[in-house]
Amino acid sequence: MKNGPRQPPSGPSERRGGITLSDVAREAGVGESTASRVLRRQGSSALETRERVLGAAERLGYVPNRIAGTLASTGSKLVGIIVPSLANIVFPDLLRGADAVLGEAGFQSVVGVTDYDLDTEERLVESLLSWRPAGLMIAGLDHTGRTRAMLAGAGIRVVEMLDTDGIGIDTVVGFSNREAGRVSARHLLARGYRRIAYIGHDLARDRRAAKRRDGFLAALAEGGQRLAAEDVVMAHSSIGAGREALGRLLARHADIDAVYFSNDDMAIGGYFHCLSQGIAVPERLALFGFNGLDVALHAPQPLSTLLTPRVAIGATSARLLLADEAPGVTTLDFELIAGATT
Amino acid sequence: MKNGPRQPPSGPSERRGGITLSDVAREAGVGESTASRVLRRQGSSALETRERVLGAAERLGYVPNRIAGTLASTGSKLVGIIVPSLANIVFPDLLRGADAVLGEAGFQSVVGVTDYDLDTEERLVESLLSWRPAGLMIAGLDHTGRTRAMLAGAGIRVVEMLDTDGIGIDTVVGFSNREAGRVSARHLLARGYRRIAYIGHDLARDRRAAKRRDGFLAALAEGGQRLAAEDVVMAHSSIGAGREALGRLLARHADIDAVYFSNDDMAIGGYFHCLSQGIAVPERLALFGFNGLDVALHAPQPLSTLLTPRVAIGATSARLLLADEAPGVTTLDFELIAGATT
DNA sequence: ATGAAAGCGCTAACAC
DNA sequence: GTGTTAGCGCTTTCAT
Repeated sequence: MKNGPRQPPSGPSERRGGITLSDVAREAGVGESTASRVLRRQGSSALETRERVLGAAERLGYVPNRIAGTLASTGSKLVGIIVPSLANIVFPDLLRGADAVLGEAGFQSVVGVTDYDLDTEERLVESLLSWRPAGLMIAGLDHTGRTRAMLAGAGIRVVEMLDTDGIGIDTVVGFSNREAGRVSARHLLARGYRRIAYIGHDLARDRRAAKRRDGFLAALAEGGQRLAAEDVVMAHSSIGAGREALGRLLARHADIDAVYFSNDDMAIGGYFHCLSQGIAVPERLALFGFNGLDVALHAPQPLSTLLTPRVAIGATSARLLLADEAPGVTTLDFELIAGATT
Repeated sequence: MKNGPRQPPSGPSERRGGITLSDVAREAGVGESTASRVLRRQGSSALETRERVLGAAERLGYVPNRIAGTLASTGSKLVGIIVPSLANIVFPDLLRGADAVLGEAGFQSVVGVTDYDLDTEERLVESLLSWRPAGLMIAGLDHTGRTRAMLAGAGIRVVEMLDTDGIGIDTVVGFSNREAGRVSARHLLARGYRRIAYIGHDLARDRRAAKRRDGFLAALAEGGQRLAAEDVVMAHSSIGAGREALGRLLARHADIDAVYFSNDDMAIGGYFHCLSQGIAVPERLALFGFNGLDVALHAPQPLSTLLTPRVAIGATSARLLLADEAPGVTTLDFELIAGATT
């Protein structure tokens, strides 16, 4: 049996979109607006009317049409969420935090994935805006001019997440990636490491990773040091990429004593390389990551890293979006995890 | 500066929802329907008219209102996707595969997370259906009766993913979890393991994990064996849970020689336990997982596991949903990865 | 090739 | 407490 709206209209229950509010109203013997009020438990209604309407809706299998409801009323119960990727658990974490809060308030998340491309982001923003969402949540502060203009002119709340290094459009929730880089460098310097290398990924696209690297270099410089070596892969971050990169880097620079990775995926890859090559961590080589992923925190030697409050950032962003308060920056900071790899 | 729809209506560009199609039409000096056709590049229009309309839209910063468009036309460009969790990368992978295909076709994903709860799932289905999506993708075959009824009666395409052990509502894309369990058991038996244990998570909620366990037990029985020990945590799967569970299990059953885990998260946790306790893998203890996560494939000793085509399942599901073909089951099978832990 | 007009299903005044 | 009546912004016949 084939589903889909292909069969010709027949009974009142088999028309285009199924049962409508007026079907319910008729069945209950009341007016449309009364039925509407009852179904939305808004305003007052006689107990008996209420039961008649609810019964009719139940009997008919009525499913409200929010498209029509949204068009007729003011705001929709849709919130757009735009993330660069779903391949790194960091962003699902963000969604998870946001969706929990949104769902609680009866909102639905419409998700868009940019693949770290600002033009794709622009297209997505345009597309999401056309659904007239109640608000838009988006990762990062870096957008095209047109994206920024659309966001600013949409007349809805916009929350930019995960970054506070730059100026936001409306509401910003996150932390400073530059500062994250700085803190990481200071940690390494304080532990006495001096031959420090950086292993990263696709910095042109991942602007936040680039900002961390900037901060890291700046703090090294403040400490009178500079990078002893560097390997940046032109691909998304991944365990495999980190593992290979460290192998390459060590082959050329056997003398480094610590590596700062662009994130935990890369760092765990590096850690796996050390394990399989019998490289003593941290005695022979120290490793430092970013994000505080589960896999990093529970490794045989917990990775030294910065734990980012991703779920909380998603949840807080959603909360602020719904609260409709004045624009501003909310900082939810990372936490230094002094693991066993430094 | 505060955004949001709080300012009183002023000029035509500052009304409720911003610029409308009739604003564009007026600006271009054409009728609404003409403007509509041009903007949707549908039907024919004079080159000059076309340019006038496009120019006007551009100038006014027109963003179409898809809510209105959807209501007026037949089908929406929204597709609902329901997954049990976002904490396990498996489901973001599914979304990723689906969203890529959907986005390509101009559709948007509306995501719902059930947290492995069938009542939450029911509520989500109802809620998503109210947006009159073009179709619904949902993980698993196990739903409440009411969910099933709503799905069957919605008049839209429904794709159930990741499981083929049971009967579907419309279209099914996935593999047999029972068979996955079987294959895993046979692998372990073939390698000569005889004191085999199981470590799992929250089976009451994760029905697919339960099916794998069933299949595993069945194949053990076929081989004349049975479980030597078992530890099931009442929580979501995680690396930490797997690590602790193996510690506990080994404390009580020092003699087991292999462990089948409910998934790779749990298995990697077990592997980490072995690494930190100096337990020789696989000589002293063999480990077998499920999913073929990145972290498992790239571990110092690649985990023996079953690689599931999650992204492909998402993509194929989306494709079938849009193709609107006859209902049926599409099997995209797992692949046995004979890693270094067995 | 283009415009006028009738809805899509619902909500929101506004009367009763 | 309840019904009537306008729309919401767009697509879609149907004329022209």
